[in-house]
Amino acid sequence: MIRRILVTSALPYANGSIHLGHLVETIQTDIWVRFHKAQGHECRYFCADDTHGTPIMIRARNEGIAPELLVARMHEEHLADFRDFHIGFDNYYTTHSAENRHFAEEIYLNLLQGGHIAVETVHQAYCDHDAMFLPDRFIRGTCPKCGAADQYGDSCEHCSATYSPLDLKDSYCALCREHPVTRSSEHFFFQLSHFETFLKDWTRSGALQSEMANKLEEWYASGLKNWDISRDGPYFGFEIPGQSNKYFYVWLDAPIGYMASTLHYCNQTGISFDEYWRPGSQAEVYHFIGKDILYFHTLFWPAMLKGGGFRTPTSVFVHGFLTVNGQKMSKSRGTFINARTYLDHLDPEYLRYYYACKLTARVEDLDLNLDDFVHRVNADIVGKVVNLASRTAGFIQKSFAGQLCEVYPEDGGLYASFVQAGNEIAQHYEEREFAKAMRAIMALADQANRFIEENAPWNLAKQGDLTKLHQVCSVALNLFRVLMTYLAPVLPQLAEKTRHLLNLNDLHWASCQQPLNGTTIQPFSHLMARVDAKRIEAMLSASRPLEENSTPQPAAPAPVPAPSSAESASATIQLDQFAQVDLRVARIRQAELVEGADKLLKLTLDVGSLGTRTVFAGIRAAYQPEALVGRLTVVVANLAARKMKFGLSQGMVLAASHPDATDKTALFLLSPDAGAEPGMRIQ
RNA sequence: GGCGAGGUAGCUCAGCUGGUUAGAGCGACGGACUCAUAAUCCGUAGGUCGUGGGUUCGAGUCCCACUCUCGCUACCA
Repeated sequence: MIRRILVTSALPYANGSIHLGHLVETIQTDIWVRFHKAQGHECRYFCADDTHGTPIMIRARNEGIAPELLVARMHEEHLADFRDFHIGFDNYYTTHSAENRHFAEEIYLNLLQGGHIAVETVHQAYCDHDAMFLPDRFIRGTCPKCGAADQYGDSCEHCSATYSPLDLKDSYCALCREHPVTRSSEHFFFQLSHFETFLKDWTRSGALQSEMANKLEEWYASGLKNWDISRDGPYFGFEIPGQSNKYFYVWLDAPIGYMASTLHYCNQTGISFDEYWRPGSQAEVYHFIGKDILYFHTLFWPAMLKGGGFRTPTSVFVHGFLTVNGQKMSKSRGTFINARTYLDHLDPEYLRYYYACKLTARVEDLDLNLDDFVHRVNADIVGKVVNLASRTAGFIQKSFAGQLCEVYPEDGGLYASFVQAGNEIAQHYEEREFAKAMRAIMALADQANRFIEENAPWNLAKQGDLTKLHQVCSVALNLFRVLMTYLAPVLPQLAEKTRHLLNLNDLHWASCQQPLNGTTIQPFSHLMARVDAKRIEAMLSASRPLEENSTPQPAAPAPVPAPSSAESASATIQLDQFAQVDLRVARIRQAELVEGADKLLKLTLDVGSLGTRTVFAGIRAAYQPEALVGRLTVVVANLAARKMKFGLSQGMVLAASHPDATDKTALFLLSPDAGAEPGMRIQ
């Protein structure tokens, strides 16, 4: 029976790049989807970017572009990253879409009509200067408990006290540094508690792993709280129908993106949306998520769907976090690795295989041990599996014009046992026990290699026993084909190369029930290169922040151009790329010589609303410190801070210089025309 | 502080409802082979299963205490 299956992985937030942590989930999901497709089921994989909310709005504002533009750019980036990891979405959409607005409104209006929306007055910090309510993260101030300065609005990193932003002492807006005022506003609350009975039933229906069901019991025990689903403008999101200047909170419309992505796909392909999402749907709906967003997907989301007039998910599959070399991903250790950085150095299938080797159905953290990674991938994929083809295809090519035996030879029941093992392996895939599936497949690969060893085709070739040689190599390649059929969900690229090598139409699961007889194969070419451990180090190095990468160089942040002999313009960039550079007018408050540095001056800059910055600039040869005090110049305000021997440099001032830099004193600091004020944006 | 997960060979992990000398893969070491991307095959070494108690004829496997690690959480979704 063909199953109709809809699968999602969590929507990545459009504020950041895809990293190896995201990929645990997308690779897990993708393997599961590819497996089901190979089984002949009607399985579709939908995802999207999560695009709304204050962080996106602020970032777009900082970059000086419309949020729509930012979101579109990130969409392209995310899509390219996933594509290059062979993530086979049927559709990758966006929550900033007409479809998503439609469903958000539909669900909201149904909830409203059902009496599940309450209005409450909320008191919140408001910034007059930025004309907006401030989320906790955008308020900073002094901790009311321990007095630590510069703490976030909700909790103190120093003494880990929690409090309301309104309790913060000397609070200020993280954007403009002005003191916020308290304002009240009406917010809309989703009455989650109305759905408690329904949710408890749903939890017990087998939709969740047992450990997650236990977690929910905790939440039920402490009582379900109503959920604030509205935000006051300005806010990047969808306006709430029938209200003015009120928007849906980003987490309201984020999971609805699963439906929007489905509809967008259905509209293009003529498939019925309702058969997936409306009540009475016979389809299976699965969400893969990380344990950090359990609450949204197992309480709010099913309740929203229920009250909004839709069906609820069949299951939510939760996975743990990624650690690298046993520790949390860390920027300074270079283990916070972006998808693109990985791709710049390594083959995505290495990671897909390694993750598959470590993934189980349980909610456990997955450790990417980089030494183990190298050994595992090289030993299993290259040494065992690919090697099967590599050591026998040559004989078939040389001695038999590339043709396999017309009649499948006697192999002692090996082929039959490989086909038989497929049932157990399929079971493991189905249950998301990928580690067990990989172990089972590699045990078969060991058997196949032993078969070759015992029959020593190289001896048969020497002895001129062509019949036996033909048989042994035909068996080996047939076994290889079965293994690659089983590995295809994990290694789609290698599977594709195998399909080409063996002249196959597909590598569907059932297609290897019968061995290949009389097939002509393509000349063998390398299927996969070994992992080069040096590339790992290069990747870690590229992931480390700049200041940890290089030895301290006094002139580092100074405007010294790279003296290239061939002077030519740099590569063309787009406006939005330029807009990423936050240039500001700054007034030099102090300028001092730096002890022990003969090229540097230490500048103290007033950057208006951005506060005071310390910048080390390599301009001592051209300027006396006292000549600089009081003058205006231009600073790159969002350049990553750089730790130097002499202190932290928090930006970079701009100056012109000759390309050949022969005359060290030929440095010319930029200045705005009269009338400019510190903090002004330059664009 | 609360909750959860976990501590099994150098590394990554299996060990179901307690039962023969505790397993696999990788790595190390020794050998074989040479078809193959220094791959493969055979063999060896190596663990008092975090610590201490207890239940039992018998515990890595159950109970208690302790300890270490990791994650989540602390009125927040």
